[in-house]
Amino acid sequence: MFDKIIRTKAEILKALAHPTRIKILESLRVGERCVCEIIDELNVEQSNVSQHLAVLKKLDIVNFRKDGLRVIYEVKHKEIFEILILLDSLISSQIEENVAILGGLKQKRAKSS
Amino acid sequence: MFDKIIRTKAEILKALAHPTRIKILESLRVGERCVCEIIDELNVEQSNVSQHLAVLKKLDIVNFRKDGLRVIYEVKHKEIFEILILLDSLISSQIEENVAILGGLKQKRAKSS
DNA sequence: ATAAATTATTTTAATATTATAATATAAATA
DNA sequence: TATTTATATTATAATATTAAAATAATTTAT
Repeated sequence: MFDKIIRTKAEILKALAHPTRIKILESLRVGERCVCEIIDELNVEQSNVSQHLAVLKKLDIVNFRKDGLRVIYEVKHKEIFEILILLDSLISSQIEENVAILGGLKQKRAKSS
Repeated sequence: MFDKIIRTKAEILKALAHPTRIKILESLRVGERCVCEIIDELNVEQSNVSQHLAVLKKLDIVNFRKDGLRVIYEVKHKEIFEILILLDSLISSQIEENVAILGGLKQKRAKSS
């Protein structure tokens, strides 16, 4: 039941799941950007940026419009940014946990010495 | 800068980006579950469920504890569920947009006939 | 029309992911 | 101890993703 939706979720997540594509999206957090700006900002090959933008386009994550030679992209839905923010929060929690575990270990060693 | 964090984000997203793993996580939304329950619920091969759980374990997305023969899993951080909810909301928006576009097309055809 | 600038597409080789099948491990029980 | 039950691991073949290179397409300017 709702298998189609689950598959779509997986596809969207897969589209997000690449360092370069995450960098592109974070670069679009402040608003529209042309491909040339993204290329400059990320220091990635033009054709590679284009390929990654194609992945984001295919999943309807970004919009684009042409302005002369330039092509200007933007993120279509705020949820994308919210997901990236949640990931920050998740990673912070994970790091905090590891710090706590490490603290516990140190205490144990101190006691048993 | 912060390249390590971006790569970690990508890895977590990749771990989420599979239909079976999404189903596992949604099955864990109500709380802990043993592997056997997950297998029953999802109708997926045991070894395959185990492999997918290993992916989630590796990225610190789930916790597990043993109880006799059973192994009981749970999702570690609420952010995971929040991400899945945001995906629902995103997909709803996408569908609504397509409906609107379709409506516009229909109106155009009606006028020009 | 030609050239230059910007972006997109295609091809390819390397690498990663996947499901399935077979095997292994570990705990409970007979 | 042998068997059964629940879960994990490993091997493998099929498929997908990736970056890089080459090429194409489109718009502007000369």
